[in-house]
Amino acid sequence: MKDLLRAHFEKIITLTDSEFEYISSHFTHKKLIKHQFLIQEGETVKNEFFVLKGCLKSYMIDSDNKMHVLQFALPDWWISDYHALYKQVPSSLYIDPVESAEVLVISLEDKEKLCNELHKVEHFFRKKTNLGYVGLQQRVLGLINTDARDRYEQLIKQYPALFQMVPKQLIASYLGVTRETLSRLYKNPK
Amino acid sequence: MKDLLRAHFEKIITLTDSEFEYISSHFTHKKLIKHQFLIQEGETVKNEFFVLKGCLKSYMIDSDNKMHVLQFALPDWWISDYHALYKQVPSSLYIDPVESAEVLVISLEDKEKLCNELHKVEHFFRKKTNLGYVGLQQRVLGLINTDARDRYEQLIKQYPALFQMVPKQLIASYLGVTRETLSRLYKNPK
DNA sequence: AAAATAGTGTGACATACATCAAATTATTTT
DNA sequence: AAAATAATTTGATGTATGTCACACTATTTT
Repeated sequence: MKDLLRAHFEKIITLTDSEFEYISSHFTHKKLIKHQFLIQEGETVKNEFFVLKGCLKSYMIDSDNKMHVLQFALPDWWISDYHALYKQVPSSLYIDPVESAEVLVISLEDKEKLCNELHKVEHFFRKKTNLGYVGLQQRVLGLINTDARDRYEQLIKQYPALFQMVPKQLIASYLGVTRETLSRLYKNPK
Repeated sequence: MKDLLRAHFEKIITLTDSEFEYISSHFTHKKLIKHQFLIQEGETVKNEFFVLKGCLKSYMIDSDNKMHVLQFALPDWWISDYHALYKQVPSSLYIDPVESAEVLVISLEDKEKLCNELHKVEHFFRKKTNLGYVGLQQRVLGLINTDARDRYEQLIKQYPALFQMVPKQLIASYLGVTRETLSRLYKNPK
């Protein structure tokens, strides 16, 4: 069950059995059903989540009660409200599964402890955040310089799996358009 | 001249004189005039830059020859094409000063070496990227859920200094609108 | 100081996307 | 299987922002 986590670490660093056992002892396993929130707006955030199964989403609700998806997280990826977690301010996001899901939970405190105790764990997380940073930067560029149709086409190319698992209104929200607009985009290809 | 760099590190970690001297020996100082590029599209990217003076911008040029500003970097901040740097692909960005500027240059190779040799340097950069990640996440939320006027108002609140140093057409580009639209936004306040 | 260049502002018009309302289809729950 | 709920599609209309053209103002350069 924690094999996926080990493989995940070992894409970047190598670990002995005992090192991995020590690391993984700081994670707890959690099964989630639809509408079971890991994080809700206003809460203090203490944990970070590594996805084993299913798909999670993080999103905010704006003043007009509209939902805006910030992130999807598929297996082998991490999710949390990092703004709230790192700056210790109340969360502005909700995080819950798209359908059902399974995650491994680690507290920020334990993560920092591990980073402190094991240089290579700190190395791992630095590399990981670097990749996350690059991904977000690409997303910003996409939002700034391409129209909704291009963003849509890029997304299906990059994550075809999403289109099976995730309702189109959530994908529309992630792309920054309404579900009506998304519907029209792929009904009337270029 | 490297005082700013030391202060920058010591916001997160503590360093002895000899440690700092060792670290800073990997940086070289560079003065830049307007239109002097640190990075151009298509190039291989080897370095990262720490801003001492002035203001730099990173931007892409799209297929219609329009410029899109990804980032401004004021003193005490870092800039590079991280996508190109970390993934070792040709750059899709240009980076040059808004007016004139001074930077400290470090190669990715040296940075990785330092991270490897000194755990606390790796810790520093992990924390730093985490903050960068959070900043980008906030920017994505802004692009997805607020209109140009709100993004504009948030930006002047957060970085009033930019509005002295940076032509408004660059600010418009950073916000994802045309200069004409930005002009109309602040001519006709809400 | 004149000339050249870079930056900004304004009007007329075009367009991508949002909004609202309603019909249709798919999926869950009982 | 029926009923309830969730997701998608479609049409009519509104609005924010883009585009183009040109005038105006600053700032460099000669």
